[in-house]
Amino acid sequence: MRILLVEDNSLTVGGLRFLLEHEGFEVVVALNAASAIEQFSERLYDLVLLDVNLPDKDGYSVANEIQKQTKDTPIIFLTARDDEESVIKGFDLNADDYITKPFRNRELISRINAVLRRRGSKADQIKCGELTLNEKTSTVQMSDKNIALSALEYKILRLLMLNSGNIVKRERLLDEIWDFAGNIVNDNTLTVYIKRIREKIGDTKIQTIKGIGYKMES
Amino acid sequence: MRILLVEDNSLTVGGLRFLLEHEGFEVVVALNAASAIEQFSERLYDLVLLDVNLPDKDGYSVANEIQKQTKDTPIIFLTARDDEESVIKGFDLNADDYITKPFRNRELISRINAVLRRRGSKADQIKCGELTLNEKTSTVQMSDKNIALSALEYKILRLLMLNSGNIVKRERLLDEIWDFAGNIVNDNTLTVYIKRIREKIGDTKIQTIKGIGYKMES
DNA sequence: TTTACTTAGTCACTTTTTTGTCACATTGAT
DNA sequence: ATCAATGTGACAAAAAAGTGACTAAGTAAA
Repeated sequence: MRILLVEDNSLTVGGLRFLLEHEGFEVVVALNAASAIEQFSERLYDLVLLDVNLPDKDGYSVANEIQKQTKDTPIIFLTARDDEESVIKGFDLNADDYITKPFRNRELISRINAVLRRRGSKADQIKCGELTLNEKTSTVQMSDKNIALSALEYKILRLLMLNSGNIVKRERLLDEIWDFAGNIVNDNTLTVYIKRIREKIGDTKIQTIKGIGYKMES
Repeated sequence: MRILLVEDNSLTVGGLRFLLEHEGFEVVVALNAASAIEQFSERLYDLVLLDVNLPDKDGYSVANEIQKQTKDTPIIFLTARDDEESVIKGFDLNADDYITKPFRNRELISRINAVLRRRGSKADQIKCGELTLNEKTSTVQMSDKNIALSALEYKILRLLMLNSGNIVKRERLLDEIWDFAGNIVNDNTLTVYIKRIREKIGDTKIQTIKGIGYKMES
């Protein structure tokens, strides 16, 4: 179980990391919002522990970015006690829970386990039919045979597979794959990439929803 | 939305009932464990607010009984502050959340809404008979089989389904689907689209009200 | 450094699907 | 029976997506 801990106070970080690792979680720390978003887009996490007060942006915008990428990862906010506004804002953002500091260790663990139990957590693999995407190694196999994909092709396929069964809008793909980094590309670029991916994994797997986007068979 | 409030302190009950009803919930109160279990088995609730300390049994056994009947109804525990043991026990029982007394009203409402949102994600589905429209994925299923609709066809069907049982005037459809974007189309265009939709979902579902508009069977 | 190879992005062109309109047929209220 | 409102099938224009080829930039090996 991998947890992304987003928190700038190094004292808190130390304590939490110890506690969580003691409970058997793998912990990755981000000390600010930018780093958090970067870490999150790089691998799959089972849960995000997110401090509301961060040096660069506030935790809510981080949650927003994260949820743009996937709504599958549960988020627990950490907030200072009595910051009622925070609480409400957090919940409106579809947080799974929040916990006020200072908190008791057992309570945190309890809440984490409760959230994980509710959500049913995810492994490092995403499967769609005969297709398997491996987060750890960033590889994709089709019926156990490795498929060679470029970095971008992988990102796109991952986003589609994360949302398999649902339509992913062209707009969203353009946003998350390219515009995310600030560069705007020709709309056709996406089309071309879809074609290239299809050439590698077979024509039938990615369905076109004209006027809207693409859908991966679940 | 109907809430079963299980709480023996009549002062708390009064306040909570007022607050919840003010938020638009229907509230049923049980003053003890026995009554709670009885109430619960008599009708369907959207959520149970369950005090841990009850005169006859403790809240956990009530939760147990309730979950024996169904696991579909979320439970939020109300507990006295600093009763850490309670917290842990509650979560181990698959509670959806717990809240320590005294709590702020807004926080309670927030938590309730969060739990309801988490559990009942059916909010973005519209059903009409065997027809299901899925807002999130912009898809429509007829008895679980996907129906391929163009973007415009989807928009029109959605508007009809949102108002199922009621007549939607031609004028309004023309307005909201086309004129909304500033382009005025031939009146017959709507007629043609209705025909196309009917071809896909079956003739009987959309009824014509001559001179006025169309109506979706509810 | 040069060379060979891969990747990213764009372009011009084709194919497919959607959209809107027309001419004509059918319907139903008065 | 009449006539306005709808229904229908066919058609053309427009939009969206697919395709193959090309350039530039990066990368790794020789």
